[in-house]
Amino acid sequence: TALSDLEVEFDEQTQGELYEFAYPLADGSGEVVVATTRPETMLGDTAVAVHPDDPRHASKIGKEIKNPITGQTFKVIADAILVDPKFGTGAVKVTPAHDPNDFETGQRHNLPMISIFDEAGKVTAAGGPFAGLDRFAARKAVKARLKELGLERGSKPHMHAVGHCQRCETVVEPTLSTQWFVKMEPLAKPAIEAVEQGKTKFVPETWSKTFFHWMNNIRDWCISRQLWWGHRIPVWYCGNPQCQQMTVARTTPATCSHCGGADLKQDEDVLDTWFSSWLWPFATLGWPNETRELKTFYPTTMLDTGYDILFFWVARMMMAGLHFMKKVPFRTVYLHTMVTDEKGEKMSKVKGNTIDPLDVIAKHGADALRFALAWLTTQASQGKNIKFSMGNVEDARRFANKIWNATRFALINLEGFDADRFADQIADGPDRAEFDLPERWILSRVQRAAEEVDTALEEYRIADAAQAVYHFIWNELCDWYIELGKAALARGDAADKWKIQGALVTALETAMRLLHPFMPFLTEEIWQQLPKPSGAPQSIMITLYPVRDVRFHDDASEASMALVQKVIVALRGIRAEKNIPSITRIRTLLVVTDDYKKTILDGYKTIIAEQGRCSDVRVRRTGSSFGGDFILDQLATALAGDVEVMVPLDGLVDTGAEKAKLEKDRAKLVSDRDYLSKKLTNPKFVERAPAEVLDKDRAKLAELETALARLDAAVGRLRADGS
RNA sequence: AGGCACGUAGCUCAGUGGAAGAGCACUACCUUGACACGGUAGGGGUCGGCGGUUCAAUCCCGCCCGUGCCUACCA
Repeated sequence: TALSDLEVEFDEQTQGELYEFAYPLADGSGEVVVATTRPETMLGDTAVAVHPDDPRHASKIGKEIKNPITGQTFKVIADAILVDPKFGTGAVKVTPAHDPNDFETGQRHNLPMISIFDEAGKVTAAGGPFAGLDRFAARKAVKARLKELGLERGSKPHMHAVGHCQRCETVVEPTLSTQWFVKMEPLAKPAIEAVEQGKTKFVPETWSKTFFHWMNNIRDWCISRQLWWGHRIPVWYCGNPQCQQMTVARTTPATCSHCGGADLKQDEDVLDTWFSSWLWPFATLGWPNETRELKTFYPTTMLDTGYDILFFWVARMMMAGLHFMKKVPFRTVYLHTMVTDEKGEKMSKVKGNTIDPLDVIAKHGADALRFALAWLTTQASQGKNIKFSMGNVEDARRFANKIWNATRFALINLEGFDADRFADQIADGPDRAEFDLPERWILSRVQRAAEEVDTALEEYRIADAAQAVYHFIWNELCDWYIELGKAALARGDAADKWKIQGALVTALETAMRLLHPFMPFLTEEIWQQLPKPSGAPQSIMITLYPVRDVRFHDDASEASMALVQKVIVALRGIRAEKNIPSITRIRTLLVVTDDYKKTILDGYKTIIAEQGRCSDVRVRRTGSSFGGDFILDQLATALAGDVEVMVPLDGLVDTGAEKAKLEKDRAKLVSDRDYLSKKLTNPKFVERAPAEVLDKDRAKLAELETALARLDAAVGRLRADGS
């Protein structure tokens, strides 16, 4: 069958042979040596071309050659377009019937075109003694014959690209034939303009360059195929020898539209499969009828596809849409990356590196597979792809498992929870006076998560959206809120229980809706089990996707919580470093630089004690005396920002080691401080940097100075015993 | 040959003109009533190389090296 250019692949640089042989000049004045990768085509040669300015061949131009095998005669011609004098021997054999370049040369010089291959790839009668041979057998036979004739002049290895059929990988043979083509330039123009005018946008935008490049150099599209099935070409030929005209019609015509004769025969060929595909955006909606569907859904908002069919399908749909519907078929084309195997190689049955999604689903679940792919789906820059690895699916399955367990915690702690009552209570946002810090914090954070996911999806950053939900659920809801809630529930204040339950359910329910597009099955299952106010939809699928609700934003609570978290992390750091067993309760002293921080830390010392496993938490202002309570050189110290976190170790402190650790921390602070202060004393920086950058750096410097003073105090205490 | 991209932690990849982030992997400790498919705390990067612009460059510009993809009829 004939193919379109797009269906011919040249991807493999194949090792070939550049074979040289001599054509003796008919007048016996010498010979001209030509080089070729396809010696068999010499059976159809109708010229030898040389460059007009090449002194080596100047005398041969116009001389006659008799084909030593077929007896055909032809001439040496001069052609500056075809011939590169620097390549090979500087003389090119010209086979107009079997090479696109030679075809054009043939047209320029009015050369005869001799087809030497038939449709089956066998040599025709024009091939003289080799008629009937397969094209590759003919190659060997021709070479053997040339050798016998003493005309072989050598050969060298030659890397070149050989065109193969995209589907069956057969070597494509250029031949002369009559085919139907679509003239593309008039169709390409409106599509180019549509993209230039922003009527259709590519995401990521960089693909428009690739699009323009192809569209501006578009070639006519060969649409006829000699295949056994497909849409038949709607052309009928008149059998009347006086007419012989073509009739083109939508339905089978009874008579020739030119002579009225009834002897019609439809073209045997079928259309390229993409010739129906390019009608897809409107043909599927009832076109050419003006259906309601067509009016409603054309043009559509977004096309989401892999970049490998940008030309085959996307560009052609745009051209067809603009031609038949006078409107672009879609506003946005989102091109995602291609999934390859772990090594980045395209999956193919031949290579045996394909992965069957059903196998992955059977092993890890559909949600895990989907989430893993979403996690990896970044915007498609050229030549990049998703290296698919089972490890990612396993990670996603672990995430799913984590969600199940978090839900289980929630469900076993929801006794007595009244969803309707809670919905009423937060109808206008959380009551700051009534809710405790962890509740205000998580209700604020869940809004931030919704905001982040929503923005990411709006901008087609799929991986960022997936990662934002993941981060919220795992690192905020599970790592912090559930731990805080657990402790609060254990405190057992029955009057406060509903707040914790409500915040937990709200955070989890919102997270499920955020996650639903990425893990549809799990989220539906969990959502069904969560208590909801009466009148809630029947399925998570028909709930509204979360959008941020500013009434829940609580910057003060987020800041307070951040401080509390920092202190807890510092405490845990000390525990880990000093190998303090988790069952051991520790006493803790926090030294702060201002009353604001003192108020916060005093207010939430219960939380700090619970999460840091402390028997006692005391908060002091700098400068106040605390020596009475602690042995100064037996304190392990860590900094939480500029808050000194101290844990008395009652005789267990290795003063030397503690000092070394503090000195190390100090060195880092000093280097940071020096860098900043140097920067801030640079007049050019102060002069030219924007005010907010200056403010930020000055604040940072002040913070560093305070922290450094705190650390110096800690080092000083260790020296108290004179060590 | 022309075009488009990419080179950031051991691996896979985000990211921004104001002294770098995630997941996995790695190290230490921990079976605490959601979860060991787990928890806590860590280690790890002169952001490919060389220049330039800038108060300031991983980010902007130029060149070089390396890699990928697309287009193209190279005898």
